[in-house]
Amino acid sequence: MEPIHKKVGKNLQAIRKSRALSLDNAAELTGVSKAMLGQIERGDSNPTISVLWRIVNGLRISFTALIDDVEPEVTVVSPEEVEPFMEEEGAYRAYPLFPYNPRTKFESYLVELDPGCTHLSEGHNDGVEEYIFVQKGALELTVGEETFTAETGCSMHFSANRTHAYRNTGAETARFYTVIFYADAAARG
Amino acid sequence: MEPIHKKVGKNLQAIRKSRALSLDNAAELTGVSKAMLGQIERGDSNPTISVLWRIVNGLRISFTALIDDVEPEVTVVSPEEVEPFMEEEGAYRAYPLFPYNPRTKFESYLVELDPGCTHLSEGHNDGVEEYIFVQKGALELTVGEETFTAETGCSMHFSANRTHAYRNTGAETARFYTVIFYADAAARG
DNA sequence: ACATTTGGTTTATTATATTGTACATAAGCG
DNA sequence: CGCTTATGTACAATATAATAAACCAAATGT
Repeated sequence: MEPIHKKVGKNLQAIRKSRALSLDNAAELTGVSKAMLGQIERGDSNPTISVLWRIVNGLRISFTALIDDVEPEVTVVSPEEVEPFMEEEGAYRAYPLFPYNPRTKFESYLVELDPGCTHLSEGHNDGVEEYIFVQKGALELTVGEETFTAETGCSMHFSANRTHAYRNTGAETARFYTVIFYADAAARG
Repeated sequence: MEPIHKKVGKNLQAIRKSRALSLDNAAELTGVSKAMLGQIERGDSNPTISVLWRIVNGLRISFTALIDDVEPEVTVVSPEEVEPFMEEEGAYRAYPLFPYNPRTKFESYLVELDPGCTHLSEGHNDGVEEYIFVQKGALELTVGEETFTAETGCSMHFSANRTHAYRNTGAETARFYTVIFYADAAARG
C-alpha cells in the first residue's frame, strides 16, 4: 500500500506527461514552483492542500484524478440474474442492477411499483442524490411537503436527505430506474 | 472566494460536530494531533495531503466531503422538453435528460436506435464509464474486439475509453438509458 | 462546594514544505 | 560539430506544518 503522497506524485507526473508539459510549463500554469512540482512527482515532498488546489485548478483536473486508481471491463447484467428486494407486501420491488461503486459513487436499481402503492423512504444522509428515469407508468414523488408528478418518459433528480415517498397514481404497474449517488461513505451509512 | 484550506477547515468542523466528536475523539480516530485538527478547523494551518488522508480514512469520509460545496432541489424533466441529438440519418436519437453535473460527475440520456442501425462512438478519454439500461429491444455492444448482447431488461457497464459501437439487432426500435460518468474534466474533454 | 474531567487553544520545538537559484545533462538548431 | 536552449534535479534559506505539553474555562461527578 503506497503512501498517498507518492500516489499523488505518480498521478501528477502521468497527467503532466500525457499533456507533453514540462515542469516549467506546469509551474506557469499552476503557480507552484518547478522545484516543488518535481519533488511532488518524485514523492520527495508532501504537498499541502493549498498547493494541490493550485495544481488542480491550474491543470484543470479534478482532485480525484490525483488520488484515484484505475480499472476497466464490461459487465452485462440480465434480468434473470437479479432478485428483487420487496416491500409493501410485494407491491414494491427493487431490482439491484449495479452495486455501489466507490469510483463513481453511485448504485442503480430498476423499481416496480404496483397501482395505488406508496413506498415511503426515510431521508438518507446528507450528500445523497437520486435520479429517477420513468420507464412506464404514472409516478408521484413527495419530498418533504412538496409533491411532483412524472409519467412515462419523465425523469427526476432530487436531494434525498429528506423523507420522500413514491406513489403509483396510475392503473398499471409503474417501472422506473433509479440511480442513487452518495457523496461519501458517511452519506451511505 | 474562500481559500481552500479554510473551506476544508469548515467542512471538517461541520462533519466532526455532526457526529458529536470532540477534537480528542477525532484525534484518536485519525491519528492527527488534537492541536493540528484545531488549527485546520480554524483555518490557521494548511494541511498536507498525508494529514488529509489520515483524516478521511479515520473519519471514513471522502476527500470531496472536505472540498465541496452543497446544494439541493427537485428537478423534473418531461419528454416534451427534450430535443434529441440525431445521427446516422436520424436512426440514432439521443435525448439529454440531465446535463453533466460536476458534483456527481455524470450526465444521462435516453437513446433510441432504429432496427438495423449501428452507432459508432470513438473512444472517450480515460476515466469515462458508461452504464446502459435497456428499456426495450435487442442491443449489441462492441467494445474493441469484443461483442456483448443485451436485451430488454438488461443492463451494461463498461469503461468507454475504447471505440465502441451500439447496434440494434432486433425488429423494433431499441431504447435505452445511458449514464456517462467522467472521472475528471480532462476525461470529459 | 470542591475535585476531576472535558474540550479547545496556546506555546515552544522540531521537521519539513516551498521557493529561488545554481548546476548537469539532454535536446534542438544552424 | 558546436552552441544555445530546455529540462529536471540539487542546494540553501525561509516559512510553516505538526507535535507534545501546558493552559484555561466549562462541564461533570462526588
